[in-house]
Parts: sequence; structure tokens; C-alpha cells
Amino acid sequence: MFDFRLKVFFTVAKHLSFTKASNELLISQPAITKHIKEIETKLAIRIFERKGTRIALTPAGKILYEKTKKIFEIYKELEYEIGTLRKQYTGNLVIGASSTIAQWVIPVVLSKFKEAYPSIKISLVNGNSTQIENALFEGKIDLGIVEGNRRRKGLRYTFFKNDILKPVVSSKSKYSGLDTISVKELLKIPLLLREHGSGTLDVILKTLHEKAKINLSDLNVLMHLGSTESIKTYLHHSDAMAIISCPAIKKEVEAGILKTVKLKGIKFKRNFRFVCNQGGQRGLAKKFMSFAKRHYNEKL
Amino acid sequence: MFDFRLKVFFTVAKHLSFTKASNELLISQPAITKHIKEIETKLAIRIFERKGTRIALTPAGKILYEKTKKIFEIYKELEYEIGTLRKQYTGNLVIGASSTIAQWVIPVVLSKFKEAYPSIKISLVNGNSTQIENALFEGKIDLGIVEGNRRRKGLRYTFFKNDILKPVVSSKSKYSGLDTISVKELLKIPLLLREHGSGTLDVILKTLHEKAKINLSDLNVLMHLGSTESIKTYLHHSDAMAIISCPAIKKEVEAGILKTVKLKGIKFKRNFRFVCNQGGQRGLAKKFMSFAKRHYNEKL
DNA sequence: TCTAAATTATAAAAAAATTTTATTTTTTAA
DNA sequence: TTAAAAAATAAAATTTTTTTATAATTTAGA
Repeated sequence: MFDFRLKVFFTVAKHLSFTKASNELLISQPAITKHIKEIETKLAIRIFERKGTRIALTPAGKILYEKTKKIFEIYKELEYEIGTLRKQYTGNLVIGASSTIAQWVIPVVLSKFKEAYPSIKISLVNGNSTQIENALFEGKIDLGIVEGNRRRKGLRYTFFKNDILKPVVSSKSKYSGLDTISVKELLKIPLLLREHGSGTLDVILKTLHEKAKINLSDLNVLMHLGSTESIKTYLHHSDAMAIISCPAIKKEVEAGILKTVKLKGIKFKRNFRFVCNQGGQRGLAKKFMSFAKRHYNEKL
Repeated sequence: MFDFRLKVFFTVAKHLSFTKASNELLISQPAITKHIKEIETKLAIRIFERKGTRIALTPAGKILYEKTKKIFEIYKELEYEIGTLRKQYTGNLVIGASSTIAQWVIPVVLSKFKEAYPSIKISLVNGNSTQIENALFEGKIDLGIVEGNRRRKGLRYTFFKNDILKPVVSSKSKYSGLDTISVKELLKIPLLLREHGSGTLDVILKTLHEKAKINLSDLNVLMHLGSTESIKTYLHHSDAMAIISCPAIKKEVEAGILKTVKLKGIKFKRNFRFVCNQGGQRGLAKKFMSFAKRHYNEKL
């Protein structure tokens, strides 16, 4: 489905509310207002009547609503028919991914991909960046997905998605009431970090250094642990804070087990990137790359 | 019609050429390439087969082509049905515009507007910026359209469109072979300019001063004339150059009577703006404004 | 077979459109 | 009458699209 603006209209019409539509579509209410205005300008007619805090479809809006439904039907047909073509693709694809990605990011994509291309056989192997790069050279995998910005000669890197790391605490901890903390406050809170040499620790230290001139020695480090799972388990039983990749804490945050805390003025960001042999960015690997990228950028 | 990307696909499919589509749609060929790629990513399937310098629709492309046709049908229905609703609007609208706008820009919009809203009665009055602003205060007009950036208290200005002025010569003149001239060369060529105090002359002098530190006295001014028509007529019979608003020379350039010349490093730009009383940016005036703006920004 | 012309692809920079954040206005309901 | 709820507005930030310039590939003609 291509036309996001039409989707916005449809969602607003369904709820008869800009605010509800903004929640459903995960964009802000002013953005909704603008889209609707844009449609009204394009059609040179009002599609919603604003009466007080309520809105209602105008006659023109009703016409648009009917047409929109028809158009969405056609998009559905398109998806279905293209889907049957995709099912004809076959082959083998071996993907290597570093830990955060392999554990929390790629499985989601993999299940969707398998749905779209049921005849393609996929396997996923796990390793750190160096191991993945070696496996590519040795032809053991077709495609790697790694964290950070390192690059090695002879390989081709392609941006996949941004990853955000957020400070989290257990919702049982004494810090769970915090919403936003300053850098100064952060220095006092006991921190759980990954081991030296891990990509995650690197990003955290680099960001803190660049944005706030803070070094590892300034922090109140409770302990270095060898995996994100260890940190999460420890967090659960302590009054400590950790800084963890969003996808790795999504479930726990939604369930109310962990709580994210904002750190004023600082965002921890890193890249996830695809990596493949210089010639190899075609065929199934390429298909998977664009599929995965799309999965994370999809609005409709 | 909303979805430009679909329009791009359709145009490419029609011509089976990215380049021809880019000419028809008035965007660059790389932009076409990107749109098609975007669709291919979204559908996770190729829609054009690239064989050498030719392209052909893939099976998926053929499906998309059929669906696109259906979707465009629905948009056509929508336009038609909304059109019948618009025909119900009635009222009176008096517009004041300064000369370039009144003569070459607004008539085009007016005819389209009348088509969309046949029951609205429109009149157009002519005047310079000050006269138009006065007429607004006195309630003699509902909406003004003026050149330049001046603003007067109590009035509300809204951007309408950019206007580009270009150096032109008669295609019979000895300068007609020129494609691009430097600022230095400009100084030698006899120029026809508008009279002192005209907005057009102001823009030209201001631009030359800002971009090339050239003053009026540096130019080889043949004469100051009181209207663009006078300048065009004079040009026709002389080896002079003038700098005139694009819409005012469109016909003559297309007919090959006048020829535009590029001035290296310099573009003459100004704004056309709507102006209305502070309360009055609603109703028909507002409708006309958005209609006119859309007329000039429309891609589909 | 080589060259020139035609066509699509790519990359970086510029321009335009969209989105967010913060705030204001308007209306409703307590 | 006031507080809450919802949409509008404006400025800033972000993202997307477009252009410009160039490269790479293929075809047709010499």
C-alpha cells in the first residue's frame, strides 16, 4: 500500500478523531491535522466538519471514504497477487548476526520473511563482528548483520537500522519513580555494564564522552557482566541501572517489569548494518536486506 | 489523485523508459530510478526487468500496472463526484492584483477556478501594491496578490509562488546566439528597464547589487519604460536585452520570438504573495488562495 | 571491433515535505 | 466557572525527495 495520506484519512474517518488516529498511526496529532488539511487543499473542499471538539465527515468526506475503501481493496488484491509470485522464489540463505541482533531483532523479520518467501530455506548463525566477517570470507554465510561502524576491506556494508539504547531500571527498584535524570544524577546511580570490548559498552562510553565529557572512571560501576540477559536478571533483583538496546527490553518494558529512564540531553545511538562480500550483494541476500529494511521503515 | 509514486510507475510503464517518463513528469531521471526502486523494495519484488538499455515489465509489474489503472479510475470518479459538490458553492469574490500577476499569472488560475466553482462570481481589479492594500482596508476587494516583500500593519500576507525573472533578447537580435553571459558581458549590453519605483526594477537592482556588487550606474541602460508590454515591443525592434518575469514572456519564448539568456551565477527571484485583512483569510478568499497555490504546485 | 549515443545507476548536495515539540485556541462537561 | 479534551498553529528538527554530476552499461553505426 503506497499512500500514507490516504491511510491517515481512513484512520481519522474510522475513529472520527485526530487524536485517536495519531495514536493508532504512531505519529503526532499535528501531523494528522496537516495531512487532512493537505487533502482538503488538494480536493479544494472540506472533508471533515469541525464542530467544537468533535469532527464529522462532510458529504465530500463521505465520498472520499467510499473511494478510499475501494482503493484499499485493490491494494489488498495487489499484495495477494504479488505474494503468489513471491512464493515461487527458492534457494538457501545463511545469515550471521551479532548477539543483540540475532536475539531480539532478526527473529521478528525472519518470521515475516518466511511468510513472504516460504520456499526459501534460511539459517541463522550467531557470532561477534569478527567471526561474522571471517565467515563471510570463508563463504560460510551469505549475509552478516553487525553492530557499530567498523569496516573491513573487501566487504560491503549497508545501513540496516538505527538502534537506540536506553537507561533502564527494575520497576521494583528505588529509582523506578524517576522519569528524567541529569548527567550529574547518573554519576551517582550504580550501573551494570557489559564487559570491556563489547560493542554495547563502546557506544555507551563514546556517547558519554562526546556529549558530557564523562569517562568510565567517573561512573559508579556496580559490575561488568558478559551478556544482556545477565544484566537484565541482575537488574531485576537490585537497585541498579543499565543502558540496554531497546529491542532487548521491549517485552519487559511493555510488561511493566523494567522501566526506561530519560537521560537529559543524551541519546545512545548506534547502527545495525548488513555486511556481505563485495560481489555478493545480489540474489537472496539482497532480497533479504531490502525486506528487513522495509520491515522497519514500514508505515502502512 | 494522491499517489505520485504510482503516477511515476504508470508513466514509466506506459513509455517503457525512465528517461521519457522523467520528461513527461518534469522530474529528473535519477528521481524516477529512485521511485521505481522504492516500489520494488516495498513490494519486495522487481517490477521492471532491465535488459541492456531497455526495460520491460516483469509479471509483478504487469499486475501492478493493472491495479494502478483501476486505482486511477477510482481517483477519476472521486474527482468527478467532488466536482459536483463544489459546483454548489456560490458567492462573490473581488480580487486585486498588481500588474505582472494580473496580466500573466492570475488569468490562468481564474479560468480553472471558474471551472471548479462555476457559481462563484469573480472580478479582478488592477493596481500597484499600495492601491491594493488601500482597497483591502476600504473593503473594496476581498483578496490582493502582490509582488515583493513589503508588508503593512493590519494585513496578513501569505506566500503564493516564486517568480523568476530572466534576461531576454529578441531572437532577431545580434545577441540571440548567446546562451550564457557573464556579469562582465552584461555591463556592455544595452538594457531596457522598467521605471524607477517599479517592483521589477527593484528586484533586478537588488539582486545585481547583492550578487555582483553592480549598481544602476554600472549598467548600459538604453531606456526606462513604463510597462512590460512596452519593453517587449521595443525589444522586438532592437538589439537590446531586458530582464522580465517568466510568465510575461512564456508565450513569446515558446513561439521563438524571444530568447532567454542565462546570466552566470545570478538568478533573479521574487515572491508573489496573497494579502488580505487580518480577519478575512476565510471563506471564498481562503478557498481561492489554496486553489491558486495548488494550481502551481500540482504534480498530479 | 571500436566509438558514439542512449539509457539506467549511483552518490553527494540541495531542496522540499513531513514530523515533532511546544503552545494556543476552542469547546465541552463537570 | 473552571478544568479537561481536542484541534490548530508555529518553529525547529528530521526525513524524504529531487537535482546535479558522473559512471557504467549496452546498442547501433562506422
